[in-house]
Amino acid sequence: MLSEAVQDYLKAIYKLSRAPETGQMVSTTLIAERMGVSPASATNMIKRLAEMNILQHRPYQGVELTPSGVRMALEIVRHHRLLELYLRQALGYDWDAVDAEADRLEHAISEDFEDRIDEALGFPTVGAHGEPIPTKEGNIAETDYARLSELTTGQRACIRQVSDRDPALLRYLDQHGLVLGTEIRIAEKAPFSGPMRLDVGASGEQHIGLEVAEAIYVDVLD
Amino acid sequence: MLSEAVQDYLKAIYKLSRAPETGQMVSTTLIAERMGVSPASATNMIKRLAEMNILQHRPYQGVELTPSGVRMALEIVRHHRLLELYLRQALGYDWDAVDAEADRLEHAISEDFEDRIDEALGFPTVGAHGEPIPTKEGNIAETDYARLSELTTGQRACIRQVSDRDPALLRYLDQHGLVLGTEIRIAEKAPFSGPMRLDVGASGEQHIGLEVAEAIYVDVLD
DNA sequence: GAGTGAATTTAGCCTGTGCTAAACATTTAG
DNA sequence: CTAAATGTTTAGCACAGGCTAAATTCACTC
Ligand SMILES: [Mn+2]
Ligand SMILES: [Mn+2]
Ligand SMILES: [Mn+2]
Ligand SMILES: [Mn+2]
Repeated sequence: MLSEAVQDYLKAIYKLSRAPETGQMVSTTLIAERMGVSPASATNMIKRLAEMNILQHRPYQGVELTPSGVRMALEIVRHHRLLELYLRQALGYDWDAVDAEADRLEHAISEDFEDRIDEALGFPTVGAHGEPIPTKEGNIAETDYARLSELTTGQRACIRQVSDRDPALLRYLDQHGLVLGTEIRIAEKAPFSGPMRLDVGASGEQHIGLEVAEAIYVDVLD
Repeated sequence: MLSEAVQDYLKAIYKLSRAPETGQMVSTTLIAERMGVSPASATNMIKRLAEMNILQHRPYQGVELTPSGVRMALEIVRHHRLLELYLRQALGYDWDAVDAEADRLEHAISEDFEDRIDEALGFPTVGAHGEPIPTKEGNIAETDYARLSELTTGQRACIRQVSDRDPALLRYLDQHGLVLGTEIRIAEKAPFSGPMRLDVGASGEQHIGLEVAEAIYVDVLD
């Protein structure tokens, strides 16, 4: 069994390696930052993960998960996303509270528990914030969403996924009607990385900053 | 936050201190045995727990939880018993499978989670194996059940609680209709710690050994 | 009351996971 | 093309929680 610390590193490295900003090599600093740990501690763990064949380490260059590392990461991600959805649907958690709880539970549940909540949820393919849920076999749907921040005035879009990194941001989105499935139209996009004015389905007109717009992933409509 | 290891020691010591066999002082060996750990390791942990004022350690004599230690133990016990019941009622776990799962989850859930499953279960007072569930305030109902093994021929009784220590035993009880709430009559009790013959409500006549009879707690009926 | 066997503690070790400070590589700028 | 800045690793340490082997204490018997 992988320790809790190993599992959390693994998940963090997986997510970083999938982020569009970073190349396929993930840097020590980035991992350390994300884990809230000193760079030296990250290096230390990286060497142990490399020893376990969970990733390949090119010193001073970065880190890349091995195929088996990816598989292990997807198992943890599956736990996390199923749990988030279960907390929301079965226990009435708010959008912004599920991540913290799932971050602890993901290490404690059995495969049996995983299967039972999967069934209770009707075998969902998408999590509480719109992320694809990896299958038990280790496959994950590739998504091709645009960031809301990339759209221009007049375009219409449907919200498909939001970043789950910051609970305060999730609360903000909720209050402004920017939830999964909502259709929006860019009423105006200020230049020089300025704010956006949106027509949001039921909630009317909303002004949001760039950082918010970057955390929202959409399907562009026609 | 207490570490997982500390929480598990605490729970084990609490349960041992409440078992009728042991006096109020719990011995190092007993703790080591229950935790599956060497006596030296138990001593080591005991000294740390004493340092934290969770218990009082009289070297070579044993250990007794402080009032605040008892309170902490009851919190973990509450988590465990609510979880067991939730796994059973909400997710369809079998009687004999809930303990292992709850033993890991009990350390991972938040107070919020605790409150939500408590509510989902309708604020139960008794767990999946009949154990009283401590309240959030740290009170626990005193029970005064007889062991089935103590009864004599002709007595009638109602099963109120069973030991959750051994999954195989729980499966055995289930198969023989010896579940919570079942009424039974002692048809015959063989002398010299021999087996018992029982009339069990729906399941007819059953023969059980002493070890089984000691794991069943009952209310004697008039 | 001394001796013996069992229970307990102590001593010394190991692994996992964190830290800081210092050394070392790489990248960037002049 | 060298030098500073930045990123990364190494060295050395700490703490939690395990272990075994050796020492100690207790309880009991003779
Ligand atoms: Mn999440
Ligand atoms: Mn986690
Ligand atoms: Mn239990
Ligand atoms: Mn436990």
